[in-house]
Amino acid sequence: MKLTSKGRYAVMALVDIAKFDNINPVSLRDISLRQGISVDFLEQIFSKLKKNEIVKSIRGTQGGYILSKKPSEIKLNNIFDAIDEKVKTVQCKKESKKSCNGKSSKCVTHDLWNELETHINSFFEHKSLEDLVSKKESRI
Amino acid sequence: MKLTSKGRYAVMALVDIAKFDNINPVSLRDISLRQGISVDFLEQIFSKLKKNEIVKSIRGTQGGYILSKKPSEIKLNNIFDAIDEKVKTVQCKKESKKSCNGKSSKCVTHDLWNELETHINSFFEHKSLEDLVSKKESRI
DNA sequence: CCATACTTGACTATTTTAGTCGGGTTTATA
DNA sequence: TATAAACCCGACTAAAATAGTCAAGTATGG
Repeated sequence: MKLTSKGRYAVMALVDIAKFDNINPVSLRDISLRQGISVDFLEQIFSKLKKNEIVKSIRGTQGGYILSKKPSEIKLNNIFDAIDEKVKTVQCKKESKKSCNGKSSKCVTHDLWNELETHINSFFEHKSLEDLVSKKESRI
Repeated sequence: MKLTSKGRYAVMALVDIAKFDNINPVSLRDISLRQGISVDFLEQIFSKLKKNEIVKSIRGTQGGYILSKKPSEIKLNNIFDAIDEKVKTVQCKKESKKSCNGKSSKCVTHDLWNELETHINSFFEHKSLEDLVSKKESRI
C-alpha cells in the first residue's frame, strides 16, 4: 500500500498557491521552480484539478492558476478524488466462485477494506489546505 | 494509493486457518482450493508469515500450517508488517534542495504522511484475526 | 520408499507510475 | 500586430512494482 508522487505533488503545489496571493494567478513555472516538480508533470495534475474545480485557470501572459475556493474549503479528499488518487482495494474479481460465494470465507476482506477506506477518507475529509498552510506559517 | 493482492490473500488465508482447527495443520493445498489462490503464490506469502512467527509449519504428509498465537493476539498490522505491506509514503529524495530545504514549503507532506501512517496503523493495530473470524461466523 | 507437503530462489508477464514530448490555443503588452 | 508567456491536450515511454509461475529441492508419515 503506497501513496503516489502525483498525490504528493498535487498537495505541495496547492499549498504553494495558497501561500501566495489568491488574487494574482500563480504560474506552473513558478511552482516548478519553488517545488522542484517538472512543468510537464504539473500540467497533467492541474488539468485534473481544473476539471474538478479545485483551481481556476487564467490563460495568456501573466496567467496561471488560482484556487477556486478558500483554502479552508478545500479538503484533501477533494484533491485526491480529483486526481484519481483513491484508496483502491483489490477487488474480488471473477474468482467469485471460489472465494466470494456464500459458502466458505465469503470475502472477509470486503468488509475490512470498506472499513479501512472509510477510515482513511474521514482523515482526509477533516484536513483542509488551510490546515497545512497555517501549520507551516508558524516558522519562527 | 492501493492495497495489494498479497495483503488480501494473506488475510484470507489466515482467516481460513483460524476457522479450522488450530491443532490440526491446514495445508496450502486446502487453502488454495477453498480460497482460489494458487499454491505457488501462497508459498511465497507463508514463507514470510513463518519467518515473522505468525504461523508455524509442520512438514511431511498431513503437514501444513497452524497459527503461532491465538487469533485474538494476531493483529492485522502484524500480518502486513510480515509481508512488507507497509504504508509507503513517497519520499522526498535528493530533490531536497528544492522542496525540502528550510525556505519555501518545507515538505508540508512529510508531516501529513506521517500523520496518515499513524492513523492507518492504529486501525490495523486494533483489528485482530479473531474480529474477522467471529464476524463471519454469524452466518445464519 | 513414496506421496504429500513445506522450502527456496529465480524467472516472467502485466500493470502502474512517473514522467517526457510535441504540437497546439489564448492573451497581455510592447 | 507580433511575440512571448502561459495554459491545453493527447500520445508516448522507461522504470518500477505487482502478481504470479516454475523448477528443484527437503522432510516425514504411513
